[in-house]
Amino acid sequence: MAGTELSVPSEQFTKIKAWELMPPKALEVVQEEGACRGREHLGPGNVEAQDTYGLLEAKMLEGERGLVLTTEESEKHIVTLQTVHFSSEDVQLQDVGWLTPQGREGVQGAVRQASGGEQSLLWLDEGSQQCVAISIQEEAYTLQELEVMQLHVLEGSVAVASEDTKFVVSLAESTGWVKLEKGQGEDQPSAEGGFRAQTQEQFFLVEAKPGDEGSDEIVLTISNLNVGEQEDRPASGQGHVEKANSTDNQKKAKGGRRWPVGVAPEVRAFVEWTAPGKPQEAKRPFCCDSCVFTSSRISSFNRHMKTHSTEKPHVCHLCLKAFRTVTLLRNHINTHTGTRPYKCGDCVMAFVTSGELVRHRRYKHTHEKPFKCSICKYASVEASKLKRHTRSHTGERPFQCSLCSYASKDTYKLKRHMRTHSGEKPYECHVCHTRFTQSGTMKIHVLQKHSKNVPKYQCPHCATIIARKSDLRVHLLNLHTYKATEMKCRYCTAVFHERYALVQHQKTHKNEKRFKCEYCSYACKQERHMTVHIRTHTGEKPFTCVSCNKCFRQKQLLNVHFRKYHDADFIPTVYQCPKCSKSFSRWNNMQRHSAKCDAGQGKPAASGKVRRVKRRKLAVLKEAGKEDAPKDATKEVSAVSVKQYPGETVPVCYGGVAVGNKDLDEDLSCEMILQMMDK
DNA sequence: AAGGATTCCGCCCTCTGCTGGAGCCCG
DNA sequence: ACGGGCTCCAGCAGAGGGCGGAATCCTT
Repeated sequence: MAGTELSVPSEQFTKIKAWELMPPKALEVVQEEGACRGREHLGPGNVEAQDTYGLLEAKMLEGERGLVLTTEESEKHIVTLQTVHFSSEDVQLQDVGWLTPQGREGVQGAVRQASGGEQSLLWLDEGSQQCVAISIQEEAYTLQELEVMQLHVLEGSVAVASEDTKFVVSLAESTGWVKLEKGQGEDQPSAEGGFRAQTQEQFFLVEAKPGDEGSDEIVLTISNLNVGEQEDRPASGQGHVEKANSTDNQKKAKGGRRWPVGVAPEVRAFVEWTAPGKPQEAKRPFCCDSCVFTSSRISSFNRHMKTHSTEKPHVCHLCLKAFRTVTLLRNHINTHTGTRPYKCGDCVMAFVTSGELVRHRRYKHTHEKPFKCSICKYASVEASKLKRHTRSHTGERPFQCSLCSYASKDTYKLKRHMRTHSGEKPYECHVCHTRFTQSGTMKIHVLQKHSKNVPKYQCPHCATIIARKSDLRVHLLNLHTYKATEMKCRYCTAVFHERYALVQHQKTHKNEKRFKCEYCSYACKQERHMTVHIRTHTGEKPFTCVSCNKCFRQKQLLNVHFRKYHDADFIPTVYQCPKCSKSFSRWNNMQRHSAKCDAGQGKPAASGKVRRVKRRKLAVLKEAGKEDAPKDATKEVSAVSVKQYPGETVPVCYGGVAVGNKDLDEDLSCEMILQMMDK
């Protein structure tokens, strides 16, 4: 691209056909068709130190095409822009201060020696052919090379050019800014001249950009520079390189360069743009020194630079917040007033700007998604979303956690992740005040814990209902997924490949009293019960009290015995009905009583289940010849010790030993009653 | 230069899925 | 009493939608 030709001076020979000169502020060079064809590289070895001008002249003559230079008065001149190299052997170009090679066949030029040994070279041809060479001394270059851009007028004339007037276009040392300067002791320029001579130095910025697409044009703009404070400018010929400040050091670290004090950002931007080694596609002439902004237009660049300015002249009269532009202020005030002039025709939404409305309509109504992923079918309304999506393909994770190895694909996820380090839980349940790290987690919590009509997930293969979809997935995986390996029933020879089928099958064995006594007709469902039962036949009592040597068939009964008779600290727990103060040894019995208890109406009737248990126990007592036992056998027996369970599910205890947490096992309870009555 | 249009960035949100600990149930 | 299996639950991260607002582009 033509615009980038300037940016790679070391390897090319660039010609610009049309140059529209707009002094003193701007010069625009417009390249006509095919202007950037010729290229060649002239390395240091190709340049004879003794005949630098000869080289330039040769290159100049070599150009098949020229440039049309147009002054403000529409005068046109053909110029060339070319890049040549000078080697360090060009000793005559160094240490000569301002050199005016007068007498070299009408060519005037100057070589500048910077304090750091850097050079700027400029040429001004005032003969029939006018040549202006601009040198750019880059630190990135080896000092053995000096880049020179030559602007050469091939045809026409510059009205202001005269023997008495020398215009010097140079780059101040290592800054890249261009100085147009009237020659020593010269007169004021002609009013008709393209260059307006001045007694003071003027600094210009050369801006090159491609022309209209397809026209193969290049536009070169030379603009007045606003180079900060005048006193901060390095004087011409006295350029110096200050010790780099921190910002400069950062740039240096990134391969940048050191800058003299007072060099304006625009200047730096220009020189950075022209630096060799920079990818061509990345070369935009104006690079902000404070951020990553680049622009091909100085107008945009200047406007951008205002964003780094703290100047905000437009103040909101409602909140005193200041803004840089009127538009920003107006939009801001709209947020106060609620003014949203752009209303959606398809819904009630309204927006401050038209762009917001367009975007909204794409999201909600038209579903137009112009940004399409080249890898998958994803498409998005916004480019930034596509960019974010693309990271899911590339795996790029630009946002690295500073405390662990986690890296995120976007800033929000990193921010969210950081809560795992900080412990921050910004979301609080409004009901129970439990806090959560993510809003979604809290939402699920509220839904499952505090909401009615909680959605449940029905397993399609069984009756299981699960609160969360993710858990249903686990359920399906564990119970309804085909397994290659056979799963055998623990009670028979049946085999299954699905765990749910196995479980269901095994349940068919559940009510079978599979354990049958070999001495009597007793049968039971659990092997442990049969073990205990068998001891009634064998007389085996394997559990012996260490204090009194009394033996028991069951460990639990030994424990009850020990607590009751040998544990001085043992205090039976009693539960009282809060309404009538009736005492219960079991929490669940008390609860059951309390639910029906009306303290003013006397003792509630025992439930059917309680009655059945009592009858059974009293029958056992009677059979055992214990008819003098207390009438309230249940209370007497169990009011020894009760484990306290504050939850809803209450274990059933006998003598302080939990024997189950569901229905009474009557086999056990009767035996226990008998055992305890024996004591 | 002004102002509208467009682009870009950042933030917040939802939905989703995976994971592991806790507690319950059951054998 | 114990262990295994299951569900509940919170934590955490991936992906994407939607919008506010600032910056930049472009037209007049």
